[in-house]
Amino acid sequence: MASIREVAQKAHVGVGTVSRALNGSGYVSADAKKRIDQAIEELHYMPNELARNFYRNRTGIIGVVIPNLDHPFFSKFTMEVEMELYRHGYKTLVCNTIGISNREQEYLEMLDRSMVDGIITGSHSLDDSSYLSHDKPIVSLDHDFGGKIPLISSDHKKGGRLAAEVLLADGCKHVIQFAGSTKVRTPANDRHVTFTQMMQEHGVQVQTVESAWNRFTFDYFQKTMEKFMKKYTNVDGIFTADLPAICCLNYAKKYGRKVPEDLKIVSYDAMEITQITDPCLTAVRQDVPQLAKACVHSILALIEGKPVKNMRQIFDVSLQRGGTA
Amino acid sequence: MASIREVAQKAHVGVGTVSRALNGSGYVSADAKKRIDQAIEELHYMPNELARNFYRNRTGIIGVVIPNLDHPFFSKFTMEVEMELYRHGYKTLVCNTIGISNREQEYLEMLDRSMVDGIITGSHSLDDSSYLSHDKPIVSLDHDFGGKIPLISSDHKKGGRLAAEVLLADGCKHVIQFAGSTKVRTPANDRHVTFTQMMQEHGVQVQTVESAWNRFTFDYFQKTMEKFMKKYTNVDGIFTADLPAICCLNYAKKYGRKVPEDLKIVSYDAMEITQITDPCLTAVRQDVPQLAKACVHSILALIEGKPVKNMRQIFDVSLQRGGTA
DNA sequence: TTGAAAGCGCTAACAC
DNA sequence: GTGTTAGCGCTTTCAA
Repeated sequence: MASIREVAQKAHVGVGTVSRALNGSGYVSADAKKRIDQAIEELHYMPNELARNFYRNRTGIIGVVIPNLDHPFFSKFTMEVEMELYRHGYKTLVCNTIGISNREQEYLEMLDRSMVDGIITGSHSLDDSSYLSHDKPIVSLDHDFGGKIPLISSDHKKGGRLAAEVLLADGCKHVIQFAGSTKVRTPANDRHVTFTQMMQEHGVQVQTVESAWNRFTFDYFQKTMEKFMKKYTNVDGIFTADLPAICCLNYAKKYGRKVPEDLKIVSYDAMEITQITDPCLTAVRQDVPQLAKACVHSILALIEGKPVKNMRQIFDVSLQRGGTA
Repeated sequence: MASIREVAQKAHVGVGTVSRALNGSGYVSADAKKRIDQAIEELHYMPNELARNFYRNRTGIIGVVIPNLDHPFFSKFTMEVEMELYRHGYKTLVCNTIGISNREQEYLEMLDRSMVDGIITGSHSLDDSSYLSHDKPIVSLDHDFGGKIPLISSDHKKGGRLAAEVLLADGCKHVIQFAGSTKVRTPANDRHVTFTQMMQEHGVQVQTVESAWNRFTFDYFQKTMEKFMKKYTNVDGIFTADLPAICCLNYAKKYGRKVPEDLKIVSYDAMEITQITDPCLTAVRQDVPQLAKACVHSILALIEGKPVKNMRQIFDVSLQRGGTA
């Protein structure tokens, strides 16, 4: 690929003039411009972005760090992020951590290496300190770094409340909720806290089952669900994420438990996949496009040195009425 | 962030020595090494990858161009590609084209701008010439560029045959297949060609419905399916991709058509999502991890200037027995 | 309005 | 073994 110098030579001007013509910065006479354009044409010249980035010390690339792309929530989130970043002239580098903190660490270090201009992270298997020691732009989905890093999250407290209200209204007496790890107090876990509180306030028995979900396969979910469903046979209500919820529904069908008559299910996220079961799932919906847009706008604000208007953006959730509760 | 020069000064050595220590290239005395390590430690030095890449004229980034990340096949494919690239020290830049050829073109140009070292493309809305005029590494999923660009594909002919065999064995007399655009003769479309041939050979009526699917929402699929199902009421067999197949199944349930008694359905791809319907879908499975690995290995071979052992890698497909046919 | 030149941080060639 | 230096291709002073 030809360089700017070759273009300059061919057009009989200096490299500075070519650069100015290319970037529309500074004066270039119409005559020079014409010769330059022609030279570019003839040489099929294309500016080397690497050199440009090097000079500017930026790449126009944002890292999106998520646990697992092969999951309806994160693939949708990543898609929406990519679309919005693209609109603003940025590119998306995608990083599956599948729960491996090494991977998370390595992607984080790309910030220091100037490989990415910023990171949007929805994966949190590292200590907070690993993030807080960075001064480069980071935005967090669903993990609270104490106001030092912009937080974008759904109103998970309300999410837990909505789920609880549905199951309470249905008269459940013994409910079980399947959660990821709740060791870390993170906004996404608030739903389980609120859910538990509300259930207990109404004298309903709540069982919370935690599992570390890093790779999500139906097979694994199915087995896990079966195990607990067989253990707690008197359960009449379930609250969990979309995918395990679907497994519960399948389990119920397989073993002849009527949904919603004998068993009510409320799921969380309400991705498209909840529309294809029979009956459709009753679910608490997160507004993924909104979350994605907020992440993008916050990271761009940080990059451009603008103040982030709101360091804690919490988005509303809503109830999707299906046939399982 | 400190530069290599500052490290050199602090360690009382030249920048060359630091560089050699950093890269393990050339000789560095134990003494110098120690002082350098200490200086790096104190300065929190981290090599600027941008400068390094600039010098080497590479980024270690591969562009993955797909129609839509929010689709089970492509999100799984992209995930598998990312994992394999990561294993080989490469990063993944993801690009949703959602059928917009401008986007495809722009990502393609990143090759010329040296922003990516290579491109794996599963999206083909541009003319072949746009691809063939490039000399940089490109690998294609499911589009045949005539042997000039490595092709990775499933054995879609066999896929079409497997689907046909199932519906024939079930005694279907009037089948319909929903396809994307079949204007372009591309391996993925072979399944519909083979399917049609086999059906006709056995005197079965085949209807082929084409639609341009760029963004995939169940809502859209559902409406499209309903339209055609109502138009062709005597259809007793359906062959289409996973998502529209699920919509057909839902439609059938909604309108009381018994599956598989009155209506048989065979879907294509056999992603996890086909496991959660009731009954599970009978489907032709593509081996996505294999496809992804092959794409990665081919692109890396191209980048490293090694010969690509096989310019047309076709992977076997298999039948997943479900309850819909 | 323009060309020459400095320099972004790094690597590698080449003297010492 | 090690320091010096010349670029990599581009942008941006700065003097003309």
